[in-house]
Amino acid sequence: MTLEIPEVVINRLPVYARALADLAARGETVVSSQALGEMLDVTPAQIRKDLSYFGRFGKQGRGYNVQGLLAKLREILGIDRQWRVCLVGVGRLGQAIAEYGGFGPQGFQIVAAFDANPDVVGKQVGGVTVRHIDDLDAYLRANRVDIGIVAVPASEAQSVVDRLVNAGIKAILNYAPITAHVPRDVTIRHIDPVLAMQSMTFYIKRSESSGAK
Amino acid sequence: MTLEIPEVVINRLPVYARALADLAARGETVVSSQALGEMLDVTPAQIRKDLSYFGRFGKQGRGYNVQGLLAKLREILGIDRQWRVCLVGVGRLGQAIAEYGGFGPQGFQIVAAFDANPDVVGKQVGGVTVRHIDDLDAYLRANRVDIGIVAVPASEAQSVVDRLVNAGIKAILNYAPITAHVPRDVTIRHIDPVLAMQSMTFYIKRSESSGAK
DNA sequence: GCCTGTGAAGGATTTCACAGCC
DNA sequence: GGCTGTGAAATCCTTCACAGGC
Repeated sequence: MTLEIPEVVINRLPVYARALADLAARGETVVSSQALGEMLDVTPAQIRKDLSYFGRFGKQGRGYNVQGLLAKLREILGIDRQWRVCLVGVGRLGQAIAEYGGFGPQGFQIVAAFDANPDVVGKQVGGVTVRHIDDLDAYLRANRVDIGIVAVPASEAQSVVDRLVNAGIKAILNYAPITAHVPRDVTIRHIDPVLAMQSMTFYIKRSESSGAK
Repeated sequence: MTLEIPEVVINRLPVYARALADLAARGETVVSSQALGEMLDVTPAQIRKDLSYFGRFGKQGRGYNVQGLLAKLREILGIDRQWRVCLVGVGRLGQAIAEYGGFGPQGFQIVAAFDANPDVVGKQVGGVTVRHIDDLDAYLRANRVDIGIVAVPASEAQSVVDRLVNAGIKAILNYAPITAHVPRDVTIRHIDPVLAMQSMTFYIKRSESSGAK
């Protein structure tokens, strides 16, 4: 029905949306694929092609209406609403996530947090009281949660992912350094700064050996 | 000379290396591309093809020697050595990064941290004393730093990136929610949980509208 | 018999290039 | 004249499939 939209395209849309929000904040009202492409190091053709999967949003000779396109993208992505997020793992990393102020303004509300450590359970982090991990399933049965954030040690991560999946959660943001398995109808994204650095070193090494300054 | 290796391939190698380290820790001595692929949700052919860019590491009929392949990958990626990292931005996020214990064991040593806020300058985080951002250039001139981590507010991020680039840094890990520009000989990776979530909502939305249970 | 390494085929994604519209 | 939307071409990446070695 919906002709299949490449995942790479979906992954770029939030980047476009962010740039458009920026332009809007700066008072810009129109932008061309050329100009947007320069902001984002993306070719204009790519932007136009990506958008063409969803409709025709531009005007020839003019470009795109910033507010209009932003609204469209927000709707397409579903970021025009509030999403309920739960956090599993409230160690150092989990606490930083809970207290990171960047999710709320984007519509991602952390509604619950869980941990196994009794020293942490009952504490207040980022506006919620930490519950015991044993209450996870009951909580998810009783409350709508759209996205799970996993911030537990690697050894626990797959089993936490499994519990989230079994409770019907369809989107998981995993900070644990493992490749977690999920069924095909569940979306998972991995945040792993170590992997990111480990791929960069390949290029540093190379630049040192060849054209070192 | 070195025939061009696709960046996607380079990005997968650290994942392979992590899985191999896992296998080694569990005492496994050999692994087939089949078995490794199952661990990582990757096709065996893809693993073999990826590795074939760098050499012939396996034995027909047997598979790969876990320790041997791991050592090779570590050498290829350059993660067999220590890398010197500096952190710019020691707000909440920056502090969490400085105190995150996951970098050191992987060979990424944070050797300096910088911030503009006088309340933070002089404080001790993650084993280093925070310096004033005005000392960044002098520090980079006097000390080898391989990788810069940017954890400043969006509004400051591009200018910090520029300063790192001008000081000759060839790899940047950017946590700020912007698309930063770098010259082609500089590698940059973006860590942005919000973008990750914003692409997942597209799929949640879809799964809700279609086969919702 | 099992599994690698790899050309060749297939598929996916990006870029080109231009008709059409403002 | 400037810029979108889009088929077609080009490029890039993945998968197939099998020869060859263990």
